[in-house]
Amino acid sequence: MASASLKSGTPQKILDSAERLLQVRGYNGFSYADIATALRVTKASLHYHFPSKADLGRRLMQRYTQNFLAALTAIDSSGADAREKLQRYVSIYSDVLANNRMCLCGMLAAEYATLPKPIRLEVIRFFDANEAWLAGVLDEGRQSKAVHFAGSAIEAARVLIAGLEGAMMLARSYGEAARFERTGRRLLAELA
Amino acid sequence: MASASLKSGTPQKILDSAERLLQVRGYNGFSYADIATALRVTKASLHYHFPSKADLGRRLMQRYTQNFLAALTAIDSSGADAREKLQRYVSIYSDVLANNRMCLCGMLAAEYATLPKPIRLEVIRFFDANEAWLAGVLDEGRQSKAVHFAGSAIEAARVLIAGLEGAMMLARSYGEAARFERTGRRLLAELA
DNA sequence: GTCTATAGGTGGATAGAC
DNA sequence: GTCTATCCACCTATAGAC
Repeated sequence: MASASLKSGTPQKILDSAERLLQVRGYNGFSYADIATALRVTKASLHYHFPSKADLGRRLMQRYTQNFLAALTAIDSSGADAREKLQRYVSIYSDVLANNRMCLCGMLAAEYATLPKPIRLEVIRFFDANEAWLAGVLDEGRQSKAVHFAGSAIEAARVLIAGLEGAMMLARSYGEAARFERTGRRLLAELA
Repeated sequence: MASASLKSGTPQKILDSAERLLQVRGYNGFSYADIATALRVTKASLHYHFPSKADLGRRLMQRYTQNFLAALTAIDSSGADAREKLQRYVSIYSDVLANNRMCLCGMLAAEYATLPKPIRLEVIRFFDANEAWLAGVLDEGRQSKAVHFAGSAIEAARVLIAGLEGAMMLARSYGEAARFERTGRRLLAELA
């Protein structure tokens, strides 16, 4: 999944910079000044494109979810079987972590209590979409006997998402991406 | 596990208030002013007991880890078998979430990139201790055939911790503690 | 669309009276 | 040990020139 947009107008560059800062430092850990410094423009210029920080955050989330869902659609179109789809899903997380970033939504979930309501809604929308997509893949895999799990697919999907988000946070704190890889493999192995 | 201290001098009250704020809003989401308002004292008074925010955070983490390890020791002394110990371990997380709080260290892990180094070290110390304790219980359970898992105990412990931390973050965002309970049960079931 | 300048508020932190 | 008063840096955000 490419986080950065193909087009690279000023709003896109601002979103790219804000996205990186947010994934590394969190919503309450970066400021317009940080973006301004990175892009060598003034804060006032940023406010022209994104009037408020809440607006910036909301549009950031919208783009992130859009890109994420596009990556999931690409997996669907690949003709991979259910197990391969799950592996590619985990790889999306790996790629984010490889850039020393947290999942944008995992970060925002931690800071949830301090977020403006529009951003909160986008975070929930992201996780709902992830659960639904994963549940579909899991059901498909169960039917083809490629995947095995007890109970409902949506519950199994939630365990996987929770495990991946948690493993990402921990691996990043330890500075050991390999921790995430090992946990990701185990989570997939439990579905074999 | 009781987060609040039995003694309740001023430093303890400050730590109690800061702990709650940090678990709900994160390290970058609360200020000395928030604590001062809650305790109806001035900010200057807080600085007398905890000169800097970094110092406050570090001592908060030290107390949290101490209380957490005491809770683990209590489980060890209870004569419970390995499976019961694991269930009680999950219950510690449930109790924290029941107060609408995140695990203090899960929160700090998300904000890791912005933390003063002394606090970072305490966060790692917490997770190391948790992994070690869990790995011990898992090995004990495997020997008594009460618990089953592939690979090393430390790896299985990491999957469990990641799953619990992630499930906590998500359940709190959705405002549905039941999400955590269901994921917790599934994570334990995978060790049956 | 980007700039300078600035408003109005809050952040962590300190000096010194009581 | 707690207070008043204050410092200075930084925050989000806006007005108005170019």
